[in-house]
Amino acid sequence: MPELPEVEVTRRGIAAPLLGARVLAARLGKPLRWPLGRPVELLAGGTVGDVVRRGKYLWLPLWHGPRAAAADDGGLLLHLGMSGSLALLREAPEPGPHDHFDLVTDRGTLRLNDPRRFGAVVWSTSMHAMPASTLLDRLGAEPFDPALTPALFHAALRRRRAAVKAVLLAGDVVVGAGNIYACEALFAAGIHPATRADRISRPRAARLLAALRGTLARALELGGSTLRDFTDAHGASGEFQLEAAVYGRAGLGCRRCGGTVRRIVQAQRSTYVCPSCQRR
DNA sequence: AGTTAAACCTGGTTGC
DNA sequence: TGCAACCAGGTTTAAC
Repeated sequence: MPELPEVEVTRRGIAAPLLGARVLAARLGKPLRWPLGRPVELLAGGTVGDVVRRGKYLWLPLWHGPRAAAADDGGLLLHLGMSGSLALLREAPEPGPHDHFDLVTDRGTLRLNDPRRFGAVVWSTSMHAMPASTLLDRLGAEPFDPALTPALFHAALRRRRAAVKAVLLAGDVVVGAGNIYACEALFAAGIHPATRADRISRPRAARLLAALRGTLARALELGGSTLRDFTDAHGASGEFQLEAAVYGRAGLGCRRCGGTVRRIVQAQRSTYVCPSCQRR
């Protein structure tokens, strides 16, 4: 589920309330993608720092004891996988069958619900140390980073022969777009998803980057997309899916030209495309 | 080296 | 109604 907008919406819902919160206890449910990597009891006594996002990951710093000294300092790298969501609960009910991680603090319980369990909660001593760095180091640029210029974006695309949709999904050129926003950004840019990345001209690359930024920004305004599972930290659903131009609209009319939106499959994933609005 | 399948899970929807 | 097949927001890992 969660692509960059959903993860960022989640971050915005938990960062301020949890800043400086004291961890009272923590518990794990069923196994997630990877083991926590540290006895869960050792999280108690920690103080939560500023939650930051990198790609679709959240980094939740924890420090123990005096700020400068503690050898126990580190944090949690969180990922919501396909079906995860985080809730910050004032009073947490008994965990349900899909509640796989609780961080109980004096400001409420941060609870991860994830039916499919593709999500992750992993301890690391820092974002830049293993195991977090193993996951984060391979990520591409943040989409809103001004350092990601159209020229750099175009140069990166030129190094790739794969379909542009697959390159967006891979996240090693630019992070943040998953299946929904990759489809939507390509539609907004008028580029067919099957176009080889290295065949995209400089002006079209610039257009794609702008479209990606616009799409992600609009989704942020709408609280992300809720297809099934996603809710923000307060339990609210996103609304972007209601104004998606192509995603999930196979067989329906294109909102721009009235033609029929098609579903094709690329890299085992559904791609939605308007063949008349999107050209190779 | 770069691209593409397989794998990890659960549950909802579709079709026979 | 039952059951099999297919589909779903992701991404690491293994295999061409």
